[in-house]
Amino acid sequence: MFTFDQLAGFIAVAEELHFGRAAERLNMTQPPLSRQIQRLEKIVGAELLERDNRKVQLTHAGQAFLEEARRLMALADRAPVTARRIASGRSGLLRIGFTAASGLSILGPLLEEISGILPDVDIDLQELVTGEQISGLLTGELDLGLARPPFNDEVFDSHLLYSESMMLAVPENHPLTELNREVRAEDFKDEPLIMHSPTQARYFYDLVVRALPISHSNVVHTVSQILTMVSLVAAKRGVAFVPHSATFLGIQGVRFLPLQGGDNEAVELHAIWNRKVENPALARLLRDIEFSME
Amino acid sequence: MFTFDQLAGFIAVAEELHFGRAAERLNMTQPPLSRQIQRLEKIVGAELLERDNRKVQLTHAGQAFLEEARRLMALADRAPVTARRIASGRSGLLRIGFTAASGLSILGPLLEEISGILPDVDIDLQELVTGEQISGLLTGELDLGLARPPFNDEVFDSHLLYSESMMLAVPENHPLTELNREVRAEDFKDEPLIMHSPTQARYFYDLVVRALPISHSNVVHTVSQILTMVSLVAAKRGVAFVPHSATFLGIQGVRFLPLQGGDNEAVELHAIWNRKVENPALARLLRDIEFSME
DNA sequence: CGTCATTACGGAATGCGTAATGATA
DNA sequence: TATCATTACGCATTCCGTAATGACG
Repeated sequence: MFTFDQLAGFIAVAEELHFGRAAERLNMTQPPLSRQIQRLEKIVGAELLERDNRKVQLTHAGQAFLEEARRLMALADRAPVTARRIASGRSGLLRIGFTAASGLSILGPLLEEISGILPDVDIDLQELVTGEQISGLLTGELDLGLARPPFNDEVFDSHLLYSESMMLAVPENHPLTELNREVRAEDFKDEPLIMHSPTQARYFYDLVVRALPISHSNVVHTVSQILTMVSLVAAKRGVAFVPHSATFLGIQGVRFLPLQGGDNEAVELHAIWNRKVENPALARLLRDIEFSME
Repeated sequence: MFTFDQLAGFIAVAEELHFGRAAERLNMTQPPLSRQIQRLEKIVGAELLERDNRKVQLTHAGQAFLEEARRLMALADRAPVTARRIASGRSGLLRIGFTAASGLSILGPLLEEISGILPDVDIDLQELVTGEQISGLLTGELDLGLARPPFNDEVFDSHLLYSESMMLAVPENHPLTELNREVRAEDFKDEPLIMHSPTQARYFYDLVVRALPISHSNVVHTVSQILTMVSLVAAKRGVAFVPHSATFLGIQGVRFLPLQGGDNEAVELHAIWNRKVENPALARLLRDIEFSME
């Protein structure tokens, strides 16, 4: 295989069409340059330069090889730069998981802040429930998650992004909308309930069950996505407990009522990541970001 | 700058994720491979492999650099092949000039034969009068011409492609079309004549003047292109002497009549090229072609 | 103590620069 | 004879392989 020095030598001679000047440009003497070209031609297996003792000229093969040589040199020059950019986290790919609800509120401002810090980093977004994010972070398929507790603090580092209160979602024109005060447990004891899945949306399920006296006989649906919940409420299938950010969904026919004791901002959203940070882009992000979105 | 050996070493290690096996694959021992990678990393300016004494793993920068390294190796492998193909004339570019009349007859079959011999050669076609072809061949802007004599035999080599007879082009319904015999000089002594330019189409001009008694007072137009001539005949501006292949033009309103003594096939078309053949594709063509198109 | 990457060291090969040669106008 | 590419030769550097070292399970 030829060497980059040989390529550089050939390019210089091809451009100068003069061994002496080319050698000068390369800060060397003619003889080694002459030998470089000879070796290169032998390796390539074709005459690249036609040299009459008076003038130097590119052959057709030499013209074609010159293009390839320039491409090679350009690629070789750029490759380390790319690698260093990625190593420093200024380039690369950041894969972020987020829950449907966080997509409505925090995701936009967060992405804006990230792209300010890492302008050349490609960002891969996936809507995933917390459990899927956790396993993605463990296998390395994900770099950062926007998810809800609980998660293993030994494996994951995290930052609380915000807390919000739970609301009661009811159909428009439902009697409870006339209440004009916080909804109490006895107010919905006879209402059909749309509940969270205790497995798929364990966080919400536990939160609701812990905070409110739920009659399980009233549960008419068990779902895992907040969007599904609100849609079912709009279809008048029952009432549901949702985080405040569900109000951003903008679904028609649903009203959101405050819950008594619901203003304790119990619903948390965290940015979480594997403590063993492997992606330099994530390392740089964590170094520079202020988790200060309102 | 790094070397191709370093790149090959890095690719092998990145694929095997094991210095020992990679070294084996490269027919060398581990220590120099280890040093190659170290040097490469130093040159690149980023850690490419994370090596724990138990396992080897690519860093993100390493993954990106691996792609670049593969591209470089592939390009470097292909470049000499391309150069050799062009040197042997199996690839490259062949620039051919042709006269308008030859475009109607010989050009098609000739191109078919050429592309059979040089399937990977790009062919550049330009319609040019003989004089333009000659200068193109001299400056190297053209590799091969399809042109008419005379040309300098010391500079150009040539091959007679075919001879054809001259015809008299007359407008439809012209009295001469009733003749039903070869046209003689006295038949057109009073006809308006469309003649060739003595400078731009010297070959035809000389040929006609030498063979036929022309009354220059009858000349109403002097043009250089056969297509122009035939168009003027169709417009009933006069009669003209054209080579037989002009019948292929398919212009409406023109009849072609045989000339007395015109069947001596005096109009020649030659393939001509500079004796100093520089284009390998032309060299290969001349080696393999049978100039045997009917 | 076995595995596997890295450092230590001696020898061969590569490749530079200086000097000589050759070829051409 | 001047110019310019090429060959000749001596020396420094590079880079391999073998051997020794070091770290980790």
